[in-house]
Amino acid sequence: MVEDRKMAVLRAIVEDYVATQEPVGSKTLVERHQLGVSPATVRNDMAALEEEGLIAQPHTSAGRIPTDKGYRFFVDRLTTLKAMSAAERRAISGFLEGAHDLDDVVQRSVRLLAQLTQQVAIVQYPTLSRSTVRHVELVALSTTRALVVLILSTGRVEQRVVELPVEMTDDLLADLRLKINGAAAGERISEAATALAALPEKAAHDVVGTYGVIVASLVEAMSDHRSDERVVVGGTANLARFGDNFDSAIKPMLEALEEHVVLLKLLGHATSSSHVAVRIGHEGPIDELFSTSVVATGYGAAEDSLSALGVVGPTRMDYPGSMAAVRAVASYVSSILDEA
Amino acid sequence: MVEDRKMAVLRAIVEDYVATQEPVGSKTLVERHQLGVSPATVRNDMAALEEEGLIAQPHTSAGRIPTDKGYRFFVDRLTTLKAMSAAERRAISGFLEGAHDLDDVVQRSVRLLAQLTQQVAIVQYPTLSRSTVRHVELVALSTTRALVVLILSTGRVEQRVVELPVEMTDDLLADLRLKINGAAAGERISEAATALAALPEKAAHDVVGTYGVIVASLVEAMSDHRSDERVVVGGTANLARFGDNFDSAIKPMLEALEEHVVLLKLLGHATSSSHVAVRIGHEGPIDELFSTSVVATGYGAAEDSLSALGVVGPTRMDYPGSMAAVRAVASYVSSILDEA
DNA sequence: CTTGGCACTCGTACCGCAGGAGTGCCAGCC
DNA sequence: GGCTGGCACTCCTGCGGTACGAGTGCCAAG
Repeated sequence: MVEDRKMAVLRAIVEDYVATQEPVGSKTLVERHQLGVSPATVRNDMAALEEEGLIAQPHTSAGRIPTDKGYRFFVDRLTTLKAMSAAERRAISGFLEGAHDLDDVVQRSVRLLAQLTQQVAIVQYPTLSRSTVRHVELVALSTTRALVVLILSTGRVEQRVVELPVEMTDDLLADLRLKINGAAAGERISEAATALAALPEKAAHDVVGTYGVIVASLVEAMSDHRSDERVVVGGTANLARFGDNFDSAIKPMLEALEEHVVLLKLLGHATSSSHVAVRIGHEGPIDELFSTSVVATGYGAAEDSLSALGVVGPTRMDYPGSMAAVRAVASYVSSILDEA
Repeated sequence: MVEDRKMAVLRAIVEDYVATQEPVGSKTLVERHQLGVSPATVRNDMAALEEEGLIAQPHTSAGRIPTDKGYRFFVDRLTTLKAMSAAERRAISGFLEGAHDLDDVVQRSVRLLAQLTQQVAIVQYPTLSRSTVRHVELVALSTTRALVVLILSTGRVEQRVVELPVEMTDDLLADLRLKINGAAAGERISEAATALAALPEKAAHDVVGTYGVIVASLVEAMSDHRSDERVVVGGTANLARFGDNFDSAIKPMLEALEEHVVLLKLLGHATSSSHVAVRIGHEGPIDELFSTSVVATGYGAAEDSLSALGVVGPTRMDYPGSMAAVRAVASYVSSILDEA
């Protein structure tokens, strides 16, 4: 009973503070929410909440603001994921359907996420691990340079220019193309890499070097390293919502956005596509971003090919809305990748 | 004589203001620069410069700051392009040499430019116009969908997924691949497009539709539209240098950075690779960016395939340094594209 | 044409003060 | 035991007034 009201008070404080960005006092609280009790009672509850470390006051005679711990409690226990309205769902799927290649899907996702949440959105490129090799194309650029193009089932194309140790004939190239496609086409990436690695061993002495470098570049292209290290960011203009403290909030965020490695760290390891992870303030991996929260989730065609996407915003943000948007976008993107 | 000193004063004001970001007064001016005259004399010169609209004072009892017109004069008449030191040249070429594909070149260029100038860097993708078609690859994704891959001499790869109007056999695809490569391989883009456009006309009735959609997607991929509309931005963290007025300077810039179309407008039409264009404050195409300057230049393998790159910063910026860096990077990138 | 002197302007920092929001606590009431 | 009204207290915020100093413009002399 009493506990219930205390929770209602915490929820009200979080919601009001998120909306107004100002510390909220007992009087305004009872005015704006139907708590059915007097300000004095609310004050007692607030004192208890402060005792528990869920809220704090910036200075003695000010209202309360939620602490990181308070937001955590709010997210874990007081939030039910808002369902998206039918119109929103239609808008999302419509917007993403229009995409015609992988880059396009990723780019649209970021824009969409940024727009829906009015925050900075981050999308990691899908991992290649589950995708299969559609085709490998070799093109001679000169007698000692070749272009290796790897086409994957997801529609992703990786390319490498390879310097050859010895001169090469068109016949050899055609032969190699045949062998490589025979070994790799249709296979999952991991198996294709294994199959390819065996190729040079069977080759004639005079071409083993050529086989070697080309296969090596393919294997390298196949390794996830390139693709899922790539990250796309959108909605940077929403940094304006981070508040007025440029140095303490916006600047470190700008710096983080420059470094893709840092962004990947921020997104964290996606655990599953159904679970939306929330990292609040100091919980995150980067100390400078102590007033920044991350709402992220995994996405991908299958459980074993997860990438991550999410949004980044000030700790004072609309968690339920962001979580719903992140989850919705992730699920739509996943299903689109699944078709492809 | 007197004119010379006035110019020296203007130069000193610009340099000091850029360095300190504070209005500069007559006294500090004679202290920091060897002008050989008294503050009073400098004051007279300043009054004259203000009369001409080259400098202004933010309020009555403050030092002077350059106006846009003053910067313009400084750039046009008082600046000689700093040559880069040998070490800098080595660093630049070394950093860019390491790139192994077009995306990589572009990305390294932005980073480099941002680092050299400590500002926000923008690089437009090279136009395709001069490059030739290396190879076209068609891959069946299903009987009614095909992946069209266009490989250009620059190493750039464009891809499209095409929905086919009727089912297609592997034979037809092979035939089509042959015909297309016969018509387009080795040709410049513009000629390849023309040659390809003629193909469907010669096709048998039952496959004319298939020919049509595939050729259309190729022609579309060949048109510059896609590639040189792409823009890459780097060094966003340097927005911090824009000053403290978030709303009037940083926010509009963040918004501009979101929209690639706006960025292209900012870069402007590159005129030639040797000329570095400077747009100061209100001279630019976007009113909101009235306190922002752009230093840009064209680059590319040849005069007829120009794209643009440059940096964006507050009007109060180091023009000589930025201009030198922009020119140097442009020339190195051009030569690298030339080799490829 | 330059220079030193001088009066003047005006933005900034500092101070003190009143106002007000919000709290904590206590005594009374249901 | 929990809720409520009352009340004293704290302390942030805004405002006006003031002193200071940087910087200027002007003038008369060199």
